[in-house]
Amino acid sequence: MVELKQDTENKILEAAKIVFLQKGMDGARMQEIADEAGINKALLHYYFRSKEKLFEAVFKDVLGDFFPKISEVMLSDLHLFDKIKHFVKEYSNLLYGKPYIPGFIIMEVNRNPQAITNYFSSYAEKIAKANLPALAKQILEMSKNGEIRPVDPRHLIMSMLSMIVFPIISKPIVKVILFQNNDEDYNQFLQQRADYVSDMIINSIKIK
Amino acid sequence: MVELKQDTENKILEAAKIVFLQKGMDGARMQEIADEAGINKALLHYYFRSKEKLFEAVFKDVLGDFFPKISEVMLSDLHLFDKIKHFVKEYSNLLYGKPYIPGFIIMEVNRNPQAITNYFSSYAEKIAKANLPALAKQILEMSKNGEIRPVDPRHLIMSMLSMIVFPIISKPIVKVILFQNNDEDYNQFLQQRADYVSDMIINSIKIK
DNA sequence: GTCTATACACTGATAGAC
DNA sequence: GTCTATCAGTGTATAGAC
Repeated sequence: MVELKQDTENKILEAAKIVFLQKGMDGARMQEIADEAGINKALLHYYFRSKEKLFEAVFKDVLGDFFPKISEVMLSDLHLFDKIKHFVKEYSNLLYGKPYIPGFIIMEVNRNPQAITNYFSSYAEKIAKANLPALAKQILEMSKNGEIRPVDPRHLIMSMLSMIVFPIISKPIVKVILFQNNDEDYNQFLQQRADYVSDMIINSIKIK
Repeated sequence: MVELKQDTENKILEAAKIVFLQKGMDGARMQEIADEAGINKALLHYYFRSKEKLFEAVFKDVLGDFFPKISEVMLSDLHLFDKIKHFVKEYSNLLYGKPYIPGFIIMEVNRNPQAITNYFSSYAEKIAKANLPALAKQILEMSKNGEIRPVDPRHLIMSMLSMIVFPIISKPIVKVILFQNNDEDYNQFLQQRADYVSDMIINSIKIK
């Protein structure tokens, strides 16, 4: 094989992502990652010293795809209702395309809660000092104008995240309980859900 | 040790529960379970033939604590709003006491989605034939009376579950992102949340 | 950079004494 | 029923040839 270093490294990372996302850190096997990448086990250690390091690289990569989006929309100068609609729509679509990722993150963070603190301390600071106050201000003004009932911005964000993410990570369970394990029905349900969630959240704060 | 068979078996189950809940099937070690139970590794295999069998026993046990509650409240003859309040309150309290369980279930179901189908096929049938129609009927009547806007009962259930469960399983992440990793703030937030969720869901369907 | 071969540690499981 | 000792298998990691 006449591969450039960069290419092999990426090939490994992609393979590792596939295996780690499905099996998790503990369940994944270096052999399986090597097979998936079409290379040898020893090469994994040549590029990433250990399984732990390889996992770390994958984890950071995965996280980077998802969390910045949370604050992105929140900082825009859209009308609050449009912010909500936009965020729900964007995030839903993002997740429907990569449904295995939220469960993976939750699983791994639960396994090692310490790690998350390190990865996100700077990011959390940004949200605390920019996003939350901006959102709080917007909410306060609207409630003064009698357009909405006042609401804690953290509850608002938590509600949106909950209603978007939970149906994805709980799919195998809820699909059985509420949809007799019918995959098509469940996917259709998910597709309706983005609009339903936007309406629900807006309705809950709107003064009619 | 002069222990009765029953006692040792329960001691093992409790120890296994502790370890499996924290580490998951793949991360758990038989040695650690034995230590936790204060007995020897060989005894684990004497009582439960294999790690897989032991895990299965723990998993079924854990599931049994949580899912029957979902349909219980739904079948009562309470007013819809009271049903919602009651369910949210009960389920929240249940989860706050055992916060590690939802994440565990989701992790393991993701690892082996096939298993869940077997465990819950009969239960899912019951919900499909009794709970959902009953709830749908109640919603239909109230919307005819002009009390609420019509809503798909599955969306309603999904919303409640999402808003209750997600803040628990995502705690390590959200606590860092929105609460600067302050545990006390987060717990306080969770305690307010049950009332917030009830109000929000009711407000979203109520016609004022 | 990439491979084969292998070292080394760990883990689930069993055998056998008490 | 409970223990100690041990086996067999598997997994991460390294050595060394090309």
